[in-house]
Amino acid sequence: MPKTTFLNLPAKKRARFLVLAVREFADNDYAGASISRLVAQAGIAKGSLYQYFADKQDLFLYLVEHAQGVLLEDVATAGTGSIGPIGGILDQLRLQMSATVSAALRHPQEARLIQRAYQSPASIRRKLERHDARVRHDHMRALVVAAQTTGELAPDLDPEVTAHVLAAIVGGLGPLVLTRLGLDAERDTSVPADRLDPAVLEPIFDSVLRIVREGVATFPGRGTSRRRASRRGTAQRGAE
Amino acid sequence: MPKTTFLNLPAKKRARFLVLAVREFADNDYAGASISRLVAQAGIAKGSLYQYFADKQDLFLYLVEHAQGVLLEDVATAGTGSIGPIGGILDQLRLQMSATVSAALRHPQEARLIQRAYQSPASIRRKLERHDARVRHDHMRALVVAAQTTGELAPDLDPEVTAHVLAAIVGGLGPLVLTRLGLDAERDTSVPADRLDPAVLEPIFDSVLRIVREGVATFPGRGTSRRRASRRGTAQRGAE
Amino acid sequence: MPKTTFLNLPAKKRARFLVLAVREFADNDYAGASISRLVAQAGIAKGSLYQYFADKQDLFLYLVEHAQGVLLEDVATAGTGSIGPIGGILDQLRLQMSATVSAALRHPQEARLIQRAYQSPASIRRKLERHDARVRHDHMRALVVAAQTTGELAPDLDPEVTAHVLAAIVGGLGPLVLTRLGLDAERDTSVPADRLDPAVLEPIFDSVLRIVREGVATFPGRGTSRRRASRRGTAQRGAE
Amino acid sequence: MPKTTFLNLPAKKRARFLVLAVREFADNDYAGASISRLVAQAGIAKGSLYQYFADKQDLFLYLVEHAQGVLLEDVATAGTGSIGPIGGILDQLRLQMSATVSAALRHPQEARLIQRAYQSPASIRRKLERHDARVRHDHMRALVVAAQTTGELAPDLDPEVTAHVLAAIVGGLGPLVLTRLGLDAERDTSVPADRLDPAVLEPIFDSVLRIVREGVATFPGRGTSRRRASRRGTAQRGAE
DNA sequence: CATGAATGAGTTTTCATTCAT
DNA sequence: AATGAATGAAAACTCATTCAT
Repeated sequence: MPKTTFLNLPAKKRARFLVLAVREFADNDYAGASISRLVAQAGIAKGSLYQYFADKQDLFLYLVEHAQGVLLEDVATAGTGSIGPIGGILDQLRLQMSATVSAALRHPQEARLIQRAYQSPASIRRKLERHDARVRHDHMRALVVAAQTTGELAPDLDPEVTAHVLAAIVGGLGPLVLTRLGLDAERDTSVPADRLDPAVLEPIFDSVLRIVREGVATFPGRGTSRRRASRRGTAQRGAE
Repeated sequence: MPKTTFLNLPAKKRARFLVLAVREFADNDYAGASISRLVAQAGIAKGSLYQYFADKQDLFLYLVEHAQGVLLEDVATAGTGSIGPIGGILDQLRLQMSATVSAALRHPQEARLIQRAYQSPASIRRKLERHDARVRHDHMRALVVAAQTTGELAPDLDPEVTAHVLAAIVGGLGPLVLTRLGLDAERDTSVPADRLDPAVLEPIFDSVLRIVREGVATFPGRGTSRRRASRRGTAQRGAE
Repeated sequence: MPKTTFLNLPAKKRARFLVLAVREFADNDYAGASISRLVAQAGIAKGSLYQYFADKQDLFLYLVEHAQGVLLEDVATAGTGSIGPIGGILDQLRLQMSATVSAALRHPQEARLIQRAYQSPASIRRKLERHDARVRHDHMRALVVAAQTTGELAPDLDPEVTAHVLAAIVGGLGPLVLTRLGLDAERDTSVPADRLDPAVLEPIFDSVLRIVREGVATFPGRGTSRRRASRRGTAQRGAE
Repeated sequence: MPKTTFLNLPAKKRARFLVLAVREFADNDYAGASISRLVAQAGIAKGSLYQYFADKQDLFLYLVEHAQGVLLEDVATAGTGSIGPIGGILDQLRLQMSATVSAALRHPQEARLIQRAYQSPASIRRKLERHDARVRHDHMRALVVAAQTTGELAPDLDPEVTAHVLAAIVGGLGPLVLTRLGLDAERDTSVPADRLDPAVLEPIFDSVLRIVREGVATFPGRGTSRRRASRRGTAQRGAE
């Protein structure tokens, strides 16, 4: 939705502006982000910004889309070559986890900006067509259903709930890894790709996938019969 | 952190103010929330507010604490009587899920306000002493470790990762249930306790717990040996 | 429509502000009048103005009403004592002329402000309830009808048209007198009452009234019969 | 005062621009009229406009002149053929009334634009060389004097005052007719020539001229002696 | 202790105008 | 001659906060 004026801008100038704009809107909530401050930092005239974008909201919506693009691109390159053909749902999950973490570490500003989008005023949120939590959930749900068809996933699982659980697990992974790496989520600086040490990340992904696959319960206690019996009993109103 | 002036206020007046203040800060982001609008709605003098609270930030921090209190109280009463003594970790999880959902449905404003707290400017977030995501995580971690000690949870699980996974699952439950109930997350109106139909909620909780306990993989495929073998193999660049 | 804040202002401050505000809106058209300039001149904070009035339009509408009040008051005092009881329509006209001229000379700013009101954006004009050209016209029409009833005015006159003619004559008198006095309509300074020299004004009024009463046609040519015959003939496409 | 660039424009383009420019400046006061809006609507480059005109003021002054030209042209054609050679002053008045009304109905935008010219900031008004109220007055005055010479008008009339009265009557005729026709002065659409129904207009003009000629006073009361005697008496402080 | 007017820096946005292409 | 991006001053208006009453 930016005007053509913006799109015709020299790539360098446009890129520079985008970095600063993303920062402004990642560091402040929507109302708190200041056009005045932004243009001052970017060294462009206030009037110019309004020749690039219709208004503050237009700018914000574009920045969100832009950030999504940046992250997606990162996912695309990150995924390339890592796994052979298509892989099952667990491979997909690992891929997503990897992408999520990569995004959180390498593009923290963009990631935070997108977070903001979810909390922005309802009037704005409504215009974010690709309400991407929803999209992500639906995608995950499709994966689950497919995996149930191939027999990879237990057929008795509620697809909706399962998709939710998996999405929640993957989605929250960024902060976890940051903590593990001893980093502050606030840091503006992108973690360079080579610091995304597989030796650190892979075990985390393994652990998560292990839980996803087999659950948390102690192994021997998982006899078929006991499992069935205990299903609701264990957790429900102490009835047992 | 409110001044004593506020605490000495007639309970009625104080309560009324809190409702409106929570609404203002739940409906708008921190910068967008307006003291002027709030006092106008609440019908109190602007000067009075500044005799109750030091400044906008002080008010906000207090509202967050207040909202947490409201939700906790709800959890307390919700938990009462449902489960006997303490219960295992799965019982605890069910309890937390129940509480989370209850909070999201019965106190949507407060829930949204707390969400905002996480997205507020860094300067403010730093002052939220009980950075409650952290708290929740630590609490969950303690639960996990304890459960491993009692043998309820598999001992080979990484407590940190497990705690994260569980916290993420529980935390994201609110929206899921809202969707299931066909409700809009924006709705101001608290869903009355009696609409929290157990017949709807319990199956959801069951589904989640089933996954948590046993994982998502199809049962027969879970032979011990295969599981071990496939652990990293399946999802990891096939290299091994 | 000003807020009570404005009405509670010390009379002195309020009066001073009104003078400057009237000037700003008399010297500039609505869009050109500047709130910033006004508050700077008046030495009040910009925020204060917005505690007096809701917005620019609110201020303007109030100023128009205020100006009308000033002029009306002037009319009231000007009329006092000049004519005995009520008088016929011609007395009324003389009174109105006197009032109009007095207003134009003694309160030029207010008069110009009101002129502006007629030319302001339609959205604003619609809110000027007492669209006073209309009011004046209706008043005049009533006068005419009454005078026809008493036999003072010729019964064959179209009241509508007559009212229009009389209103136009009276309304345009201000500039005429200004010119006669050798004054510039732009002058901000109010002409003091004692410069409204009756020796200058009365002959003008007399002349006008003479025309109103008897018309412009040369006397001897006004034989009853000729008059009737010539009525349309003279002025209409030479048909005769 | 437009630059030659403008005059060299293809007639079609120029005409189209003028229509839109007149509309912009007729619908908004001078300060409120927007060059940006105008060029956007007209589909010309902003830079181009500044190659046609020196600045906003230059454009405005030209538009006023242009509008006057349009109206005059209309008068010229309207007058054609209606009256034989020259006619007396009353014929002239009728002609002027007809022209005025025609202008108001057929070129409302241009008429409104000219109205604005009178209310524009002093700095601009000063540059409107043909301050046409003045012009009209002087023209009318010449007419009056001439008519007095030919004996058509009473010789004792003050030419200045008479000219004023006549100009005021003619000038205000537009709105009167609009009202009579049940039209809104705001309407952009020009009333087509054939809706200027003579059957409606002529009686109005007749009524006006009747007043102008013979005055408003009831006939029998107009004996020569009484008239002289009452001249000042009637209208002046009831002294008689 | 309550009040609410005063404040001026702050906001987003539009403006007329310039000038390099 | 035409273009339209760049400009920054200026616009109307809101803000959190203070303070005299």
